[in-house]
Amino acid sequence: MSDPRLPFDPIDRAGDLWERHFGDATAMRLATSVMRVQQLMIAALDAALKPFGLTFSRYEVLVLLLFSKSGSLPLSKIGERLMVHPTSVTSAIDRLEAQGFVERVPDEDDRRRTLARLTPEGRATVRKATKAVTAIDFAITGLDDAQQADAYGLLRQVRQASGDFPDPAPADQ
Amino acid sequence: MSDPRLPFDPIDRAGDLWERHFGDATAMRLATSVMRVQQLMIAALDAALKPFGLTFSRYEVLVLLLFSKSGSLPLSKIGERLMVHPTSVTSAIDRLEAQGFVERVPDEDDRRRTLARLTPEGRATVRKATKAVTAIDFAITGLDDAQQADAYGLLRQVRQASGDFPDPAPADQ
DNA sequence: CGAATTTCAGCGTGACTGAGATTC
DNA sequence: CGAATCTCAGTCACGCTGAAATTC
Repeated sequence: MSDPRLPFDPIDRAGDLWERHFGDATAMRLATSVMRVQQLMIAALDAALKPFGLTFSRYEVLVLLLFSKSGSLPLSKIGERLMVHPTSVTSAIDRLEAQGFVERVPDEDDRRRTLARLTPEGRATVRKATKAVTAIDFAITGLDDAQQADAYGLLRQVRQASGDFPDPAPADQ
Repeated sequence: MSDPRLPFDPIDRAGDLWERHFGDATAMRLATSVMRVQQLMIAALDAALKPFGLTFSRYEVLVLLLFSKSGSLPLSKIGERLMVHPTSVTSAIDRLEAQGFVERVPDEDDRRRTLARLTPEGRATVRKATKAVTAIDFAITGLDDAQQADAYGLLRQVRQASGDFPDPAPADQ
């Protein structure tokens, strides 16, 4: 397969062709870039987390638990915060439990619920994994802090306009 | 499931917690936002393309073929341009062929190759699908044209620093 | 010969639907 | 009672590895 890269930027090229055939390509270029950058970031993050037996999704679960006071959260809360499907939480916790990073504990306050609780090994692993993730700066390269903040703000506007979160301005849909 | 959304922005919240526990969260906020926006965009695009039996990945293949002079390209070239794995191209073309949107044609010039060629039905479908995709502005909302161009430029810097394409030289062919 | 192209089998991951059991 | 929570079974898509066949 040697080097799959092209001698030009395929997104720029696709944008030019799009303009020639269909007209303005501004949104198309941005949309394609978001897809591509996500792909690059996930690959870099998953590679950095592989030595710990984690994917980025499962790493996010461990971080969320680490941030909670008791080191435990109901699965439903994990799903809300991470914005993932309930059955995906179940399977992520299945894997983390099989790895010994979390354990399931019945919730005494609401017995419909199950808590996922960080084990000592899970706590140690998420700390080490975090060092690996911060070492590659979350797979963000090529932007200084101000530019990163700019990009964050712009993407936040997209999320807000998509109804991803309420409040800060009266944004409904 | 009622409304799974929270009364606050989960990314802002995660960023605050990250800062409290680990320090600077600038890259973390941006990385998480890219993931989330990609997820929102893919959902909106796939929904817009569903009436045509297409996913966004397969739609991209059809657009690429539409842009080519003969309406046909070797699978390897499709993989290069779309930056996807060879086996993923095979399976995408499998599906598009089963739908009658493309057909496989032997390449007479290099018999290792197989060309994917747009059928008349594929050509008509990609044009209709493009109307649907542009109607939702590629799932980009909340940004004006200048902001979209800014965001594109910032993400392009990330791609460049990741080695996604060579040199900032003007595209040639 | 090495290299490129495509295909296939198989694995891992994740998103989802639909259903059921339990509990509030 | 309806609603919430979790789990399970099953489907689908997708990205990858490794291997094979063919052709350059």
